[in-house]
Amino acid sequence: MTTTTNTFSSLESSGSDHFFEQSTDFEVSDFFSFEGWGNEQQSMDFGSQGTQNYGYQGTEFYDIGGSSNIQNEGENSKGSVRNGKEKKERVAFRMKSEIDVVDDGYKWRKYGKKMVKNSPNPRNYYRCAVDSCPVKKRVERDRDDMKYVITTYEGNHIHDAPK
DNA sequence: CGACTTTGACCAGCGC
DNA sequence: GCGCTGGTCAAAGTCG
Repeated sequence: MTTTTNTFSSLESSGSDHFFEQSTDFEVSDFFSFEGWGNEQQSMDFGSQGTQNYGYQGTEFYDIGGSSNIQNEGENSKGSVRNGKEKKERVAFRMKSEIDVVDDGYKWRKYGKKMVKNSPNPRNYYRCAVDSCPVKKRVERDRDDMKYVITTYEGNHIHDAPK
């Protein structure tokens, strides 16, 4: 990897602990570096070994743990904002990628796939393969631009990255 | 042979 | 109350 020991320290805008916290060696840093998170400018810079063929760039970041919502374009989806309910931590990434699942250093086990109304593309559901780790992950292609992949993480890892 | 993926069914929440 | 939608389960299939 090149330059990247990222600190995800600015991800905690939803108030609770963010699951990247103890992962200073988080392996996603093989692919990305993050700069200026939590400021108004949320920029990522991709590109090092392993993914150069996929051209990660122009990635956007959404914090949907709070009030914002990744799916504001399709407001008829009911699962969007649930007020009054306990909110889990959710962080979504939108990245330009030809592959659906970006190896972020954790091991994921797929447990479901679903066609969603707002998108012509299926949504895939993954769970952390580590026993009793509650983290889930949702992966779907951007409806407007199929070159982009939206990955939503939910929950906190109870362990370090296995790799 | 074990681990993981696939896929349809099932369930619960929400809007009408 | 009903129907729609998203999320999860679990059996069967596939791969290494």
